[in-house]
Amino acid sequence: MAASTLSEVARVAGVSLATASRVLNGSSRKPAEDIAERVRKAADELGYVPNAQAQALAKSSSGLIGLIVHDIADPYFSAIARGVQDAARRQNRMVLLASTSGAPLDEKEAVAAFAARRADSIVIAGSRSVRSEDRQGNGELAAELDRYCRNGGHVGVVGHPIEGAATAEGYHVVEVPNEELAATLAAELTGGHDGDFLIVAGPEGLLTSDDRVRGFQRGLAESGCPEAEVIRTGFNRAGGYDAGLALAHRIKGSKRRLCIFAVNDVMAIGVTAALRSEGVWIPRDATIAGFDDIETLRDFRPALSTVRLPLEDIGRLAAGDENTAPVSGDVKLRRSTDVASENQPA
Amino acid sequence: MAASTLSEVARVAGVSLATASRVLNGSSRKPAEDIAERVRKAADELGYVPNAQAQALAKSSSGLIGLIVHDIADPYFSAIARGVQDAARRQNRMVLLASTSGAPLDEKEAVAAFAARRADSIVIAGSRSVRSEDRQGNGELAAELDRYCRNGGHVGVVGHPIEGAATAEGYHVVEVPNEELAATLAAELTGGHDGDFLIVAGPEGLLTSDDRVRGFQRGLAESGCPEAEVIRTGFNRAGGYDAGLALAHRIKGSKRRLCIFAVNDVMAIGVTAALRSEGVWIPRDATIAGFDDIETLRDFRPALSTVRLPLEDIGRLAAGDENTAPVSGDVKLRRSTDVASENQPA
DNA sequence: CTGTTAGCGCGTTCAA
DNA sequence: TTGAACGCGCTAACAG
Repeated sequence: MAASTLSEVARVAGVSLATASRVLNGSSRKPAEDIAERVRKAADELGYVPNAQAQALAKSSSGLIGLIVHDIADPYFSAIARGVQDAARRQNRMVLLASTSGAPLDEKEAVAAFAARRADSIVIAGSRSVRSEDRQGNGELAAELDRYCRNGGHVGVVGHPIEGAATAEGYHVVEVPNEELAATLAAELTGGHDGDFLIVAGPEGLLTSDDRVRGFQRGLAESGCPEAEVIRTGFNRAGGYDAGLALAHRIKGSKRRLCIFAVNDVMAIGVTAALRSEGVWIPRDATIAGFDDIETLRDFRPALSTVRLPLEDIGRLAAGDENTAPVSGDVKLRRSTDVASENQPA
Repeated sequence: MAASTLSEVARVAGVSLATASRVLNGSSRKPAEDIAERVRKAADELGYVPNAQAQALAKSSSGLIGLIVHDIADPYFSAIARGVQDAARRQNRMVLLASTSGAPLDEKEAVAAFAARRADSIVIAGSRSVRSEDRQGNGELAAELDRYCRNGGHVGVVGHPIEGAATAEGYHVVEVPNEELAATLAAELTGGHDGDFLIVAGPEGLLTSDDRVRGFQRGLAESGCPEAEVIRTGFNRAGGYDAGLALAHRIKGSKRRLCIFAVNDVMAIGVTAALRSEGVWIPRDATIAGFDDIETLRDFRPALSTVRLPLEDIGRLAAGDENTAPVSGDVKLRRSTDVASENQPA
C-alpha cells in the first residue's frame, strides 16, 4: 500500500492535478479560496504527503545538505554537526550524514553519493591530509568535488581547501585561524613557565595539526623560547594516551618542568589520563594545554587550558549561513597550566 | 549546467537507455562484456552521476534512513548516531538527520519530512515524554508514524513506544532495561554505603528518567533501604548543576553521608561540578553515580560510577541491523562511589 | 541479449 | 483562473 499521490487528491477534490499542485505546494499563482479549501480537505482526508523525490526531480533542487565528518561521535564533529543542522533548519533543508574516518577515498564516495542525491550543498568538516598515501585519494576527491561544483553544487570546507581542488564557483572554505591562535596560546604560556615545551601532534601532513604545531612554535620563538620537541601520534584520545605513557618516564626523570601542548582537547585528555596512570600529576609535575574547548570536557579536572573555537558557528558558516560572524577564538588559560597551584591537590 | 544523464551516456555509447541502466546500476541481467565496457567508458568520460532521486522515484525505495535525536551534540545521541550510521553503511543507505529538542510536535514534523523523502526507515532516539503538555503532540506524532508505517515504512524507537501509537506492522522498539539496571546499581551501591540515598532525576513524565528512578527505588527497597528522596530538574548537565547547588548546603550541614544517583552521566557531571564549586568533594563528602557510561566522560575524575549502555549497538538495533545482540548493560562501580577512598585526594 | 515503451509523482509551460 | 500535456531521470515490463 503506497502513500496517496497528488493526482488522487485532485481526483477526490474534483480538480485537475495542476490546481492541486498549486494549492498544496507553493506556487506564485493562488487558486480561488473555495476550491483551495476543497483541495486541502481532500489532502487531509487522504493523508497526502508530497513526494519530495518527485518534487526534487521536477524542479531539480533537493533541499538536502550533505555533511561529511570523520566520526559523528567525536564531540568536535558533533558540535559542528549541530551548527550545520541549525543552518539547515533555517534554510528549510535536511542534513544528510556521512562518516568516513577521514579517508579521502571514502570522502570521495560520500561526495558522489551526495551528488547522486542532488544535494544543494556539501559540508566537509574533517581535517585535510596531505600525506603521500592520501595523494591519489585527494586527487579523486578534488575531481569529484569539481564536477559537483560545475553542476551547480555548493561546497563548504572547514579549515583547508582540498588539495588539488580548483577554486571553482560555489566552493568556499571556512578559515580557522589555527596557527594564529596556537601562537597566542604559546605566547601566553611562556609567561608563567620556565621549563621545556613539548608538542603532542597528529601525524605529519594532517593540516590542522600542522598549523597548530607551526603556530605554537612561532609563538615560542617570538617569546624567545627554543623550539619545542614534537611527538607524532594519532589525532585522537588513544594517540594522546600513547604519547602520555611515553612521556611519563621522561617527566619523572627530569628536574626541568615540562609544558605539553596537545594539538586538540581529546588528545590532551588522553595524555593526562596516561600520565595520571603513571603517577604524574597535572599541574604539579607538568602542565598541559589542548585546543578546541570541547564542551563536554569543560568539567574535566584539572580544568584544561585550551583555545576556544566556535564550533557551532563553524558548522553554520560552512553550511552557508549568512548571518554568522567569521571564525575567531580565544585562549582559555585554566588550571592545567597554572603553575602557581602546583602544590595544591588537583 | 546540469549533470549528465543516463540517456546521454547511452547515446555516447551507442546503446539504448535500458542497456546503459543495466550496466551502470545493478540489474539481475548482465549485458555482454564488450558493450558493457563501452557504456562504462562513456559514463566515465561524461562524469555520469546517477540521479538517486529519479532512481528512488522509479523503484520507490530511497535508500534513506531518518534519524531523530534531541540534540546531535549530546554525546548520548551522537553515540547512538554512530551506530545508526554504521548500520546504514552496511545496508547501503544514507542517514538523514533531524534534531528536535525533544518536542513531540517537532518530531512529528521530522517524521513527515522523512516520509516525504520516502525514507525506508526512521529511528527515533530521544526519550519519550508523557507529560500532559505533550499529550497532543504525542497524538499527532503517533498518527504520523502510523500513516508512515501503513505506507510500508519501518520505525525503530529507542526505549519506549510512542504514546498512542498502534502496534503497527514495521514498528519496533529497542528495549533498554533501564529499570532493571538501575535496580542492580542500587543494590550494588547499598553494599558499601550506610547513609542516605537521593535521586537527581529529570522532569516527571520523561520515561527514561522515570524508569531509572523506579528501578533505583526498587533496588533500594529490595536491599532493605528506605525510599530515596527525588529531586526533579532538567535532564541535562545544566539541570544537574542546579541540583548540585541546591544540595551543597544540605550535605555540608549533615553528618549522614549522602549517595546521589543522577539518572544520566551528564547530569552527574553537572552535580559534581556544582558541588565542587561549593567545596563539597566526591567521594570524600558524598558519593555519586550516573547512567549511560558516556565515552567522552570516562577520563573524568573522580571516575564516575555508572551503568554502561551499548549506545552504538542500540543505534544499530534501532536501524534494523540483524546481527547485533539485544541490549544489555553492566554496572560500573568506580571511584565516585568508593567510600573506602574517601580520605585520599581526588 | 537488446531496444522500445510506459510509468514513478510532480512542476510548469501552454491553451482554453 | 483552470486544465491538458510534456518532461525531470530512471527502472521494469514487454516486444523484438
